[in-house]
Order: sequence, then C-alpha cells, then structure tokens
Amino acid sequence: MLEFMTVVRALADENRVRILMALRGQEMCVCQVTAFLDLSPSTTSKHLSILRQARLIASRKKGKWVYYRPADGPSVPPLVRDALDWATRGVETSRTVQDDARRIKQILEREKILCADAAFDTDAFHSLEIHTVSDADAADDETEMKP
Amino acid sequence: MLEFMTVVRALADENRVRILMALRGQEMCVCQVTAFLDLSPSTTSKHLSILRQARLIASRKKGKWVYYRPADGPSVPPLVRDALDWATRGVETSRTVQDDARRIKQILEREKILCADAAFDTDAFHSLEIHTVSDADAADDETEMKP
DNA sequence: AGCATATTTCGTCGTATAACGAATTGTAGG
DNA sequence: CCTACAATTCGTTATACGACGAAATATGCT
Repeated sequence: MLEFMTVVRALADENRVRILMALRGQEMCVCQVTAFLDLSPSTTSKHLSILRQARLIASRKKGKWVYYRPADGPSVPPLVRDALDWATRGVETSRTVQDDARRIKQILEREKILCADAAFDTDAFHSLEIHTVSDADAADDETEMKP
Repeated sequence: MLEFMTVVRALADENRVRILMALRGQEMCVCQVTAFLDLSPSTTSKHLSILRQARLIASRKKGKWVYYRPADGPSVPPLVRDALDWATRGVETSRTVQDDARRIKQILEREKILCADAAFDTDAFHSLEIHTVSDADAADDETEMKP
C-alpha cells in the first residue's frame, strides 16, 4: 500500500505529470526542466526528487549536470511501469502535453550548447545506473501503517 | 489532462483506495462504509463524492440508503477502468486491504438487518443506472488550463 | 403531522504540500 | 585559490485538503 500511495501521490500534481511526459524520448537536466516548466530551480528539483523517490524516474550525474530519464530497466517494479503506461495513455493526447512537446523541442535546441550532452541512449543508461534512489531510501512496500 | 488529474487525485488518499477495494464484490451503503473506515459520516460521504466525481464508483438510491458500487458498464472510460485495475493490482495483496476484507465481512454480517439489501447483482446494476454523476458535472477532459 | 434515520452540505480547524528566495554543496575552468 | 554555475537543502508563506460537528435535506414509519 505504501509504495502505491507514494507513486500515486507523485502523479497527483500536474507539473510532475508534465515532467514525466517531457522525459519520454530524451533525458533532460534540471535546468532544462526548469526552463520548460517555468518554475524556480528549487521547486523543479523538489518535483524531480519526489518522482525519483517514487522510482518513476532515474538520474545520472555528469559534471555539473544531473540528467533525468524515465524509469527503465528490469529493476523497475511492475506497479511503476504500469503507472507510467497508464499516465501516458491518459494524458498524451491532451493539449497541455502536446504544446509542451513543441516547447521542449525549442528548449533542447536552444540549450544544446549549454547543457551539452542530453542524449537518450538506453544502453548507456543501463551501464550508468548511478544516483538512482537507494533501496533504503525508497518506499519499501508493506511497511504498513494502519490508523 | 483534467480528467486524468481528477482520477489520480481521487486515488491519492489511502481511505479512498480502501473504499475502492472494499467495494469489489459487493455494494455498500454510506453507513457501512462509515463503519468500516471508522470516520464520521460526513467525511465518508465526501470521500465517496470525490470517487464518484472521478467516475471511479457509481451509486443508486434505494429508500433512505445510497448504495455505492465500483464503476461498471460500457460507459466507464478506459482511463478509469485502467485506473481501477492498476490500483487493484497495486494494493490487493497489502496487509491493510486484506485486514479490511475481513472487517468488511463482519460489518456486512452485523448490519445486514439494518442496511437491508446490499447485494451485488451486476445485471440489476445495469438496469439501475440512476444517480451516477451527470456528464455536465463530471470532469470533461480537455478543458485545458495552462499556467 | 411528527419523529427517527441516512445522507449531504456547510463552516471551521489543523496538517500537508507547492511555491519562492536564500543559503549550501559540488564541479569545472580560470 | 577563486569564481561561475548546476543542483539541492532549508526556512517561509499561501493554498489545498482531510477531518470534524452542526445544520439542512430526504425518506420511511407510527
């Protein structure tokens, strides 16, 4: 129950859903996500940490930058994978997400020089499983707390 | 996006998820749900209305009682059906939900005389599509609101 | 009609959470 | 070493939300 609630609460914010959709197809560093959402860096960082806590996204650090990507690989719990699929089906056709897609393209274009190598390479990701949330930190299901 | 957010926010509360799980297999009236959650009637009613707004459950009125049941029938949006499936898979094995199942059995037994005919009859439901949330009231998707 | 019961609505309170800016940490380059 | 920049953490503030009790509404029974 605890894991489910962590995931569903991570999804219960529009900006976080937009981030999830934005990360389909490429990874992005925090400053790019910040530019795209038009929020303060600290707020963006917090959103990303909530999504990572729920294991919906993972991150790798390269130089000054931290690149985020959708959760992938065999270690992703079915609960999380299904959540991503469900959310994607639920919002991918919405106006917000489609407008976002255009906006992201611009931002990635514009900031390509700044935030150098945001590229999506699945194989590379799997060999770079750094900086994902630790098992100890993550929601370990079934540590039930009944009222 | 709006419909998705409505559904996901409806799921983002443990008591509401417990209600959803409780309603698998039988319908329940508000006083039974209240007894089962051990909350005030007004709070319970509010939770039920949020779930109904999201179309996750439907209700029928019979006498003094309002019986709630999981959303069913062909009018249920795929988004909602998938949400119910996902949530069920996510929490059905959890301690909380399993303990609840036992507790519900007791309550239904005990209150059978009071809240007379809480019975689950799918065919009957389909012919009794009363009192579900109106289309006008319900979250009509794609009434987008961008920041 | 008058009362009892089920449900909902309304007003209030306390907590949770999203937002921000300031301060901190970590890394690359001068 | 010192500066610049990315990211995170921390403290504060405004809003959202869950909880309750009181009051209103709806229904059945005597």
